[in-house]
Amino acid sequence: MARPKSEDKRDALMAAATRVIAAQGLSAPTAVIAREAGVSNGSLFTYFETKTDLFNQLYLELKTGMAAASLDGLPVEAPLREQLSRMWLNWTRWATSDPNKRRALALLSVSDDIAQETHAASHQAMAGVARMLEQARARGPMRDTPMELVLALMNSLAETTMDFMVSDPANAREHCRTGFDALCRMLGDLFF
Amino acid sequence: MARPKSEDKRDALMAAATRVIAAQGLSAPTAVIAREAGVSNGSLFTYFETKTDLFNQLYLELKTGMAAASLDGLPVEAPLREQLSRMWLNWTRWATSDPNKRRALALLSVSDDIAQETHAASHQAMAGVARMLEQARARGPMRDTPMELVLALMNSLAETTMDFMVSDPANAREHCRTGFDALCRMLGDLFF
Amino acid sequence: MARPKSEDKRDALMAAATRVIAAQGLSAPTAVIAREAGVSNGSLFTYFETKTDLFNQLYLELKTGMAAASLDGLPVEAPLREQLSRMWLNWTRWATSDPNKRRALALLSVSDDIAQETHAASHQAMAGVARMLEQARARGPMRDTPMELVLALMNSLAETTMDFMVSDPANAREHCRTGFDALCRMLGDLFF
Amino acid sequence: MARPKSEDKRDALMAAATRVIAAQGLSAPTAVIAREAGVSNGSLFTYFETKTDLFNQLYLELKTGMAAASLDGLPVEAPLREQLSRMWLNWTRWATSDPNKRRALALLSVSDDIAQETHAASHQAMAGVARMLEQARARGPMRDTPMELVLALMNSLAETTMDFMVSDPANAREHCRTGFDALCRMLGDLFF
DNA sequence: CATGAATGAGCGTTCATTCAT
DNA sequence: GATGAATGAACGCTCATTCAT
Repeated sequence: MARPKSEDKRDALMAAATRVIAAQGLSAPTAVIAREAGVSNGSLFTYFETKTDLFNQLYLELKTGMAAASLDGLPVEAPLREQLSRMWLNWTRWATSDPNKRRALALLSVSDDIAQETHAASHQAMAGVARMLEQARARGPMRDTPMELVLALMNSLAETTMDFMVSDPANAREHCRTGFDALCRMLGDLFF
Repeated sequence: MARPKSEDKRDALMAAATRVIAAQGLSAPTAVIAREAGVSNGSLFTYFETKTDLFNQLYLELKTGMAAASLDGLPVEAPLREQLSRMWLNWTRWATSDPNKRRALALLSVSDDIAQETHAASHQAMAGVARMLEQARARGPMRDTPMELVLALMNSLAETTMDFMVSDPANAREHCRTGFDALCRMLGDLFF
Repeated sequence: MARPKSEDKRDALMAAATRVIAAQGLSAPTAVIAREAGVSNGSLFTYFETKTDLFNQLYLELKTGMAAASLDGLPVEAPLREQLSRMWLNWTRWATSDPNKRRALALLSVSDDIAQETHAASHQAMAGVARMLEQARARGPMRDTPMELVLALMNSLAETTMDFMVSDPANAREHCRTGFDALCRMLGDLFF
Repeated sequence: MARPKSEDKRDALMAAATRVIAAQGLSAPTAVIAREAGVSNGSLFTYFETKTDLFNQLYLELKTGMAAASLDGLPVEAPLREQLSRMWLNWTRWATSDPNKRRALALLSVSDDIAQETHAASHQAMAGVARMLEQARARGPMRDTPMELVLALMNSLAETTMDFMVSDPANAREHCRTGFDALCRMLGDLFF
């Protein structure tokens, strides 16, 4: 009960939900998600109490995955700017390498039924990213701005950048750079 | 013509939709919107062919209103930076003075059933804003970036700023300024 | 009130109803019938109290028209068989010359909302036809069968014949003759 | 497989549909049919994709049942006329023993939403009847008439006969005989 | 009387969730 | 635990009829 038998099925449901939500939006029937996962519609509810529960878990998992990917292989010894650049690259690569994940995440982000606690937990997941950002702005013009806001602003730049990368893949690399430079200027790039 | 279609009723429906969508999301029943507008559920469909049609018209109206508000009373003779500042102030004031409009607009923006043409028309509505932005980046570091992307990046900063202003009204003024400064730096504020 | 202003409009509504019912069936909206008649939807109800009322009046008018057409130009002095033949010709010609009328009549005939009295009145309208039939069977094998049944049997043969004439116009003439001969044999053609 | 789709429930729905359609016509709500079948309104749609689908299946089942009943216990060795007589008896008995079936079938027959393919399949179902009729007319006056037309004419006589039997049960037997004799004469009874 | 907007009951269908197997 | 049929509330939309203009 506490831990259902098959971790595989749970994962299959998560993956299916990602695909289906990306394709059909949040109003996609649970039955479709279950079918896509190769599981009966009833079984979905042994892994997730409600549709909302599924959404919350998925949101958190996607966000956590995104954060982890962003921090992957960071050159901890290198200068901050280089680390930041690598993070940005990781981040946008995560988005473009599986656009479904990104689209699902975007939809879930604005959904009413992501609980407050889930949002809070997702901030936790971004702690690593936040820490980097912290350093980058430390002596710059945003040094007195609440971290939350800085993070949100960066996030919004990243989102927009990724949107353009996904919808115009031919110039993805350029858009990526444009976004990063914009971020750096926003943070006052003379100072890090 | 007997009992002409009342502009009042249409407006009441639009206003009701704004309120109800802000409160309940896009899945709000048309019947609730109609009731909130003081109109029978059937009547909604004499003013809007379908729920989707209502959404599209509402989206456009909100966006147009937002754009118009942003440009209101712009000091055309003043230096560019001042104009930009005023625009930002207008914009964020629009959002905070009626948070329902902003929330409804945010939800509609990501909805699947806003037609391509509606999105196109909404870009038209933002033309005035775009023109200003055009000048601001003209000699700056984003001079070679596609205008669409610049606009989108600005937009995302604005959205995020407004989110914080709405959810933390005590510091709204400060958040507003923070966002504007971030925008200016992004555009390379040495150049305008 | 008793007699509405414009006989023209009433006729236009009847004609429109015939066309629309033929095309869309009895569930066709009254609004469509009104539009097709070039009349406002509200006006329909000044000419007919309810949709059912319209149906009843239309049914009667079509049936009456059909009966009248069947008897048109009958050679009263000629032998019975010739008269019968002419009637059959008239009848089927009526059906094929305006298939909408026939289809509408067919649909109305089986509709639940044709009142008993309307059916009774329609029998009245067929009195002329019935009289002819009366003579034709007088000395034949159906002489003891209730007239109602004989009439109904003839009617059913006519309906079927007309169906085939309408749907296979190339052989209409032949189908017409086939039907007539079948009728004559049924009545015992040796006897008239 | 958990709780397999129950044939019983499907049958109950069919039977309920027959009753309800006979009583209220084709516009009878699916919810009423479901309730009458002792099933939730949603369940109807696990057995039939749409109301139209239900109609098509019901039409076919009724028609098939009617055809089967008509051919039941035919004295294959007896003279043709006797076989025909038995068929007619079977047929009309089917109609009178369950008038709901007949009325539902009559309504469905003229409904727009019986698919072409369904009509085709129903002809298949009548193949046995058609074969008998084939022989009966083989050397008679209708020998050159398209079989389809002959079948339709016979059918129309049968329908009319059954109408009278149902609405005037006291004389049902006599009406039945009247109809049969009429059929025989139409086919040229001297020849079989 | 003509018009067409207003009304609201009603319908087919969907879908999250439950439960019998 | 897995399955998928069962449930029934809910929703978008239609349309006969009414009524303000």
